[in-house]
Amino acid sequence: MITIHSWPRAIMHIDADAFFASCEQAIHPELKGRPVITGKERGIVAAASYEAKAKGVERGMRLFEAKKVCPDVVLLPSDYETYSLFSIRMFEILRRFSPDVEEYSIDEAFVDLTGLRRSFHGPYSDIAQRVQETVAKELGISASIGVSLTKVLAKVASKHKKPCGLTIIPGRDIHIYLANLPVEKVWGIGPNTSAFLRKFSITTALEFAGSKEEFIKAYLSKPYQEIWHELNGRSVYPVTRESKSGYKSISKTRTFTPPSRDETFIFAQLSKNLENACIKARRYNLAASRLIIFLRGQDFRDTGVELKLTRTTAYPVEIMESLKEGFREVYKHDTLYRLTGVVLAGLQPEMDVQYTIFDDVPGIEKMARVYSAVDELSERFGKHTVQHASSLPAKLQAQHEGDRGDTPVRKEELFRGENRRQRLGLPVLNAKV
DNA sequence: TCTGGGGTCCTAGGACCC
DNA sequence: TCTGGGGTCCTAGGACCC
Repeated sequence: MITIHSWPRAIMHIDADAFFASCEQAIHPELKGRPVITGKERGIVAAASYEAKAKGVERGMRLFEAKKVCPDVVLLPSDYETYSLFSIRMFEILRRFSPDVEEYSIDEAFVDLTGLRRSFHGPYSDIAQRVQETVAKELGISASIGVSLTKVLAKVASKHKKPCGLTIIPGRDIHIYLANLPVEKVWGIGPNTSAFLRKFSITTALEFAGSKEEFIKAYLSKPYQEIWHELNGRSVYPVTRESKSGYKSISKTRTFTPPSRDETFIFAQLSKNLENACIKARRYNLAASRLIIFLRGQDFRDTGVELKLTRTTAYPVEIMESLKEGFREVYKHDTLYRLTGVVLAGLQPEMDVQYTIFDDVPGIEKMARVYSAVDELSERFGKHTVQHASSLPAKLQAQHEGDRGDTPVRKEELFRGENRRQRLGLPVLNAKV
């Protein structure tokens, strides 16, 4: 069932430019004008400043390649905690203009501006410009903004000109912006769907938007029908203020090179994934009722299993047996693997978890005390200060490779008044990497 | 895009229930 | 006992996003 808003809306999409790199430049003014990239901790470019992009650095590039095309690049580890604070500041600014702010990701938001022209004494473009100026002045970063009738069109608009773009797409001009836009660039249409559409000679966003409703309904599922409406200026996606509370799932994966078929090593990776996922779950006071385990072969194909946990929990010891069981099911001796992954799903607030008559309540409470001590030690002395013996082979391997150090502590004059605990307690949005 | 890591939502099909 | 129709819940897998 698709519901279309009955009256026209004005929706703004704001997208910070090269967000991580811009934050670094804002904090370290000496980096302004220089090519900066983040992602040092993972060996690939997570974000590149426009100076770096100008020299050919792209997102996802390996670091050695980035250095090759841009020898004077400044290479930094990603500091999510700090980027999160910039993000929160940006959302606060947006809320001064309208309460209808949807925090879409760490560096993007939608704002419903419908009806605000009067109170701002000017057209939507003026409002957008003021937002842009305020963000630049208070945060020292630039952002690109698009305004149009729907979220999908606002996305098209904000991407139209970057960096520091400001694009308004009124209803009568929609076709101009869609005519030369490849259909796979539309938000929500990926490689698979565009390949399918190509069979029907649909290659541009305009050709897709101009398709007959019967065609769309006959061949495509709900999300694409919605996108089709949105591209035609009929708003179906509301701007939702509710901040997504917590997570629906928490996953941890790790790629290792070279690939391995060593059973002990691979299980150790998985065990470490599980511990990391549980740490994050506990930090958000969540507990999982389902566990998904998957291994990725050299051919990039995943095999996995999903298991129901005997008790809803965020304590690795309680999950270890399931992990072993699942691993036995998935692991094949003759296969080379390049990645392991664990997903905690069926999450619910820890306080809602009910004990059953089979549970060893005193035992669980004891375990809770042990883990809260572990978590505290980890916070003070670093991750994996205390860990499962089964994860040890993974740790030894990491040390052997020359483990990546913790991110250095930064002075954060910008954020005086907030202590570490408060900051850690803040919601961290999905990071764009 | 020869490929890192962390998420969400939708759909089809089976199990199970009146 | 082979025989309707309808609802709900769950799971596997696909597709897409930042």
